[in-house]
Amino acid sequence: MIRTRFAPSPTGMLHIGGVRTALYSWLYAKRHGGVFILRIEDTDRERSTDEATRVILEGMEWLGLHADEGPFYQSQRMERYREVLEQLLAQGHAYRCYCTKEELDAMRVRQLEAKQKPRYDGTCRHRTEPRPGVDPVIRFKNPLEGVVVVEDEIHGNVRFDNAELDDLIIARSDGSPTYNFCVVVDDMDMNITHVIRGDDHLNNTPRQINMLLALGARPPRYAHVPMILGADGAKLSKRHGAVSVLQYRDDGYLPEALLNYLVRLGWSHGDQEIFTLEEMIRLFDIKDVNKSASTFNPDKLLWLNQQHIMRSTPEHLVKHLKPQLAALGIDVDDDAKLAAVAKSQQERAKTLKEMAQNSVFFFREPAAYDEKAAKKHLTQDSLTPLQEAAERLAGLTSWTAQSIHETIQSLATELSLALGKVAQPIRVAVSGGSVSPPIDVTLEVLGRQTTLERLRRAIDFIAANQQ
RNA sequence: GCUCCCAUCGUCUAGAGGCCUAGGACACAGCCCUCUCAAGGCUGCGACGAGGGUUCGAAUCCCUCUGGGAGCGCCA
Repeated sequence: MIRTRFAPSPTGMLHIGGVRTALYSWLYAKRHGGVFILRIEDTDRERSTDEATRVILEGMEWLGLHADEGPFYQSQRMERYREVLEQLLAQGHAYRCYCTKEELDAMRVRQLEAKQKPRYDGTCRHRTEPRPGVDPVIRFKNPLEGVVVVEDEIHGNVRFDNAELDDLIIARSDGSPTYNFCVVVDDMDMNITHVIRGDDHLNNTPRQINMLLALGARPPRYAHVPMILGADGAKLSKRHGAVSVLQYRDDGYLPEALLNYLVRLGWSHGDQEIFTLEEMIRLFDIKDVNKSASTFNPDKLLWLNQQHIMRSTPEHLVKHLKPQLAALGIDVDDDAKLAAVAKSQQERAKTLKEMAQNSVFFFREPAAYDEKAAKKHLTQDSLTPLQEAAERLAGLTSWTAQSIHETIQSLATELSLALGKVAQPIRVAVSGGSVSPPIDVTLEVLGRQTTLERLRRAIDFIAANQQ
């Protein structure tokens, strides 16, 4: 049974880099009928925040990356870590180190100056007596010789010399366990079979393998996925506008579109660009993931969002459109009308937010006409077409896009006008601007009464402007 | 500095020795379609980092260099 996990730490906002790792882990588990686990790595009580935890939980929920087990919190497993710490100490795989921070800092400076890699020199390895006045940390006794081979699903075999590694701290002087140690204990206890994470962790892996081995556990399979870089080529962070994943929700992105974008960053299936969630699960394989880092491209995400909007059912769009309309102060319960609006707009909106903004006129009379649009289309010349249109539309027996279209079309023909000369004034009259779905569809969705009211108002507007 | 990773259009990628005058997508430009905006169609622009090998033949294999990234915390 395949068991994967996503283990974010709530010290920063969950951003797209994290989401992609989560997605890969989730897809891998789903693809193989395995289990996906969510684990919150909050051992750093200083920097962890409830807000960040909330974003992780809410983000995963919004994306639909549901965990089969968890969320587990490392902060609630302290007892277990202490137990394993004791075990390591008792077995001689770990020792107490009484070197002070000041001594360690000095050592680091010295090594850096000597152009060496900064690392702990093992001073306390053989210390038998405590040092008065110093609360010791606990270090893992890393093997001094030999090599560790990380058999990575993406990078292949990566070899590390134990001589390059030092004895890392696994418990702070206050007794609390550190990240690299907790990860090892958790992955072991939770029977994780595949660790899928960012390749910034590749360097930590040999130490983790050594600890696993010391604990008598069998290391999991590893897959270090390439990172997502900012436009400047550096690791994604706040200064790249690496915003919370929830920002994408608020900006009107469909979760499946974001997932689609992310899955294609570092992975591909021939020339296919658009994937449904089902296709991702069926086609994704960790072995097909690229080795090289990639750069986030907002334009392509936007395009994919539009593609997914176009392919969605109106009903699905309604679910995501409602909050966007609500943000504009429009609370509508008429799902049928909302669906009709979504359907009319889905081919011309890149985001749901944009769709909402462009759909306000369906629910609320425009406060004012767009100045340029009014100047161009609500003119003396359009008075007759508008009046005629109002009259004929008022007399229609059935209010459908087709009958409306025929009415406007024949009106234009009779007046020897291009269709645009009739349609545009009507568009401005009912929507307030020069952009909307096809005029027949727009009027149909708007309804006869509202249409006639707004035509009337536009006619009055032109008349008033004349004087 | 040391260790590790990576290297095809501006960006995401296809390519696993001959199918490559390197394909697709986003973006950009032009044209077509058209009641607006879109969508769609067509065309254009545009890349194998450099140098050595191996081979009849290399984007594909090997080496060196260069460039980029990551790690080297009592952060995760």
